[in-house]
Amino acid sequence: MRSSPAPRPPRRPTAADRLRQSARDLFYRQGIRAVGVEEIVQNAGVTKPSLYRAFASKDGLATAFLADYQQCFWDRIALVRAEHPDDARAQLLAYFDGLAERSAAADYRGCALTNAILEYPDRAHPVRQEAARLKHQVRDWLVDRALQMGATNPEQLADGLILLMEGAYVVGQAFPPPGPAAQVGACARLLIDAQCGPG
Amino acid sequence: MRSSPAPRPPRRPTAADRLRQSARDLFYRQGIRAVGVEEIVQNAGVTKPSLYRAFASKDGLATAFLADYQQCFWDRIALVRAEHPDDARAQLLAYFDGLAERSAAADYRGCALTNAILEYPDRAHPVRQEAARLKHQVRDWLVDRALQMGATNPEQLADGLILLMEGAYVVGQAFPPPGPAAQVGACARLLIDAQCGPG
DNA sequence: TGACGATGTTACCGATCGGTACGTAACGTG
DNA sequence: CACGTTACGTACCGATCGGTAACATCGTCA
Repeated sequence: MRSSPAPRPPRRPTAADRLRQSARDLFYRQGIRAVGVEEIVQNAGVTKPSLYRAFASKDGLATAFLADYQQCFWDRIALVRAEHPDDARAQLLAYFDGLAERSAAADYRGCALTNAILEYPDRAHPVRQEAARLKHQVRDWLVDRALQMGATNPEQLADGLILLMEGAYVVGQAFPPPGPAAQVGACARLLIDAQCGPG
Repeated sequence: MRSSPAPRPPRRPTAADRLRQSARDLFYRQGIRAVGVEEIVQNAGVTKPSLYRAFASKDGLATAFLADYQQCFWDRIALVRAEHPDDARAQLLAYFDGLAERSAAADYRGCALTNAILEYPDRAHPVRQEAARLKHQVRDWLVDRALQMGATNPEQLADGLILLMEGAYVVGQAFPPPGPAAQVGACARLLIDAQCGPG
């Protein structure tokens, strides 16, 4: 007899999945350039050829890492959206307040996309292009939120919020907590209220 | 007869100076990790032993580069200070408006200090420590300007301005101009006026 | 002239980088 | 059992990394 009716017995995750998880840990904490493929495969418990069977190159793994990472951002957005349905202002402020809290963590490393863009100044680099692509999606979402709030100039408001977001990502790493990043929520309120009136 | 009364005929700059200039060019444009010492010495027209006679290591040259770079920031500050003596608000806004303009350059690479901090996540790294030290001096200056303007909460205003500055540094690289960085002046006005009243 | 400090030249070090050729164990299917 | 497929490991590649040893050359000043 079979101990479980499930057709899939608990199997070891595939080498590709283990590598993605390992890349998540190492790339985020130390940066992409700073981590060698040897360290990645050891941390994943696999070997180098397995990496190059699942991904075209280290850059390929890095772009996959960026996509995985950004999914966490959208998961966070889905959360604040569920907490404040039909209230764009509350959604935004919940995100910014949460960002202020997270940026106070001792090992905070900001946004992996932002970090990757600074690590790869060459605009033609595939890792950089993927990061820029994902960042533009964030701006589109912010413009949409600004529209929902009836902003005087939605794009201008979105741009201001982007400055605060990116500033918090960077400053959270540069200054010991509580640093300037703690003010990101208060500043966001100011920008929003200036264009939409207080909620 | 002598063609010039100057006691110093035009001499070739020292190897150290040429190396600092070469580091300025290459480190700023491509990042510190991305540039090898071989490229630096070739670009400087000197040889590797000359580098290691003038600097203890690549990290030593990198910290010298950060100090050189930051001097340009203070030169800029001296300029806006001379243009608007005894007017802290005008000084700040002149800097932020200039930042918005500079960040629109096609090859804009933001602030070398910020970039270095993201390149070296290890807080104990000497390059990172130097960058953080210089960044704190900027915050001290902003707090002083906020005090001059009679801000309700000078540290809070300084932190808000830092978020905008750092955001512009990063976003200027991430988005093609005119990107969100173009709004940094308008946002700074908003933050300042919220604490000090319109000028 | 002779000593000196700064620089250039050449050759080299060990370590690490990203990437690959090649062999093998486990598996399902005829 | 024989077979093809899939997944994986051992061992290695050439290139580049930051850094150094040993010696030659130059201009300057006493």
